[in-house]
Amino acid sequence: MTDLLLYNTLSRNKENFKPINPPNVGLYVCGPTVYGDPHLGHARPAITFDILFRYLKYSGYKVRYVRNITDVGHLENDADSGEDKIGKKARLEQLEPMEIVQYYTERYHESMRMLNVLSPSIEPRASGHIIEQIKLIEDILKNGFAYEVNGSVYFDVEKYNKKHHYGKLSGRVLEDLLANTRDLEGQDEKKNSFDFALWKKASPEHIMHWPSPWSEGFPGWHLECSAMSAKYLGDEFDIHGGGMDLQFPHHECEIAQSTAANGKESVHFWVHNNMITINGQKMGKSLGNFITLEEFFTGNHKLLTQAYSPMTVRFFILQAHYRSTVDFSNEALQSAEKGMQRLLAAVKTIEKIKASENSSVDIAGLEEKCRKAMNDDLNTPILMAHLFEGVRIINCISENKETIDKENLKKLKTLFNVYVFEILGLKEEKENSNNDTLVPGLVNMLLETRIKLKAMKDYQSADQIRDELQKIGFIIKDKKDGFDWEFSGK
RNA sequence: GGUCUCUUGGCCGAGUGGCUAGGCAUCGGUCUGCAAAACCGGGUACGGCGGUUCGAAUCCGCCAGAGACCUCCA
Repeated sequence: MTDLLLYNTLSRNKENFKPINPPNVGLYVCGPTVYGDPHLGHARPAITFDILFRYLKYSGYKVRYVRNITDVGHLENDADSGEDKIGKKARLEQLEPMEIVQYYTERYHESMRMLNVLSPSIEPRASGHIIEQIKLIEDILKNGFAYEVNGSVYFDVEKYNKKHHYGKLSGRVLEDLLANTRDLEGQDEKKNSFDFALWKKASPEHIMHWPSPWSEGFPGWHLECSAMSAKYLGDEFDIHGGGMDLQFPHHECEIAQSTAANGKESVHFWVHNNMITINGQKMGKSLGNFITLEEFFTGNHKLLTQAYSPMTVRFFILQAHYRSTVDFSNEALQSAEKGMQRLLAAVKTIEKIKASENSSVDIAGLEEKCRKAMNDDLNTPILMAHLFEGVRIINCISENKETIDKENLKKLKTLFNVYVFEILGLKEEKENSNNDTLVPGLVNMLLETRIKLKAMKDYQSADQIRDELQKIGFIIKDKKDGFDWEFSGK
């Protein structure tokens, strides 16, 4: 359907993407742990895989996109004394854990909606799949790759590694892991420090727990993704995505779990997005240097000199390739904002273009370039460079420096609709409220009057009209044969 | 300490063994009553030192700097 090349972390190479059962594609992405407000870091994978989702659909695939909500807290560290993340937050705020989950899930959804991130096909919750996770543990136990100690179940990494390759995704070597593991409390239950929990017996103060064959407890950190991806996409599926920081140990453990349970690997393509940095350092919860999405949208943060709209944030993220880090700065955001406005202004200009008999521009060639950019591992920065070439073409035609015929004009319109809106997922943000006809009517009337004043050389009055309109946020552009205007929204 | 990655012009950010990435900013020009917008054009690069090559920012080595993972993290 396409010649899409996708970088596979497993092979560290771009590979030709071929689904297992075309035209169907199974895509699983690690979603958020809902215990805090979504920040810029959450926007990166959401947007990255939104682009993949959109592009696959545009390419004719039938995609089932599963993105989980982690609402069963994970341990805070690799120790028995570790506390459930969500449980901790709940106690601090004197709320039921599920109240926290509900609240932050909604916050996440709201931010994603504003960023124009499409909803996944299925958004399963870990807490709703305890039975599936227990079943998976039983399978792993049955195959001999796990052991039970005092009501907890651990994955036997050493034994697994004898038959399979633990570390194949992240490039780890088991001996190195052993040599470099820190001494942490409560490791004594495990045979080896690198073994990981599949089921943990809950301590009395642990709020979130479920019954199981081994103890009243909760599932291990990596289990939910293995269980839920298998449930909705099958034991073997096409693409698993997530942030680069999840490569190890999370995704490595997922591979081990699925392989241990089914005897075969489940994921064909592992796709990882890079991090967003701030002053060259990873923006992250644990570093306390994150900026929430709401703070971006309102400008209410000490590092922000202004508010940035959701589409500006989206455009900013897409200006970098998903496998590169992207460094946050006000300057970068502002240039993204201006660039995007220019792009969207050109889209509007297309509607005003009139076709000629002949065409001096090559739209088919431009379309080809755009397609190639996306096929080359979703290279959105290159795609955007080509779209700006299109912007130049549109503006030239508009100024009669180039001409376009009817057929090419149609192609041009389709090109921009497809790539700007359908694939990049940008959208017009201007709020026209319910004054869709009233305001333009009034503005047009004022500007018609201004033309007459200009013709009478009453420039003082003409300028007054323009100045007043500009004051309330209109951008006035005089043309040879009239005028043009838009509302800046500020 | 182990594993790995990165270092591009004022800022952001692509890319390739020889051919303009692009955006923002800046400068010059066209247009305009003046602006704005738009368009055209110009300047500014490939961390340092060696090596391979007819030719390297692109391949190799060394050095310097930055970062990621090894612990929950997108």
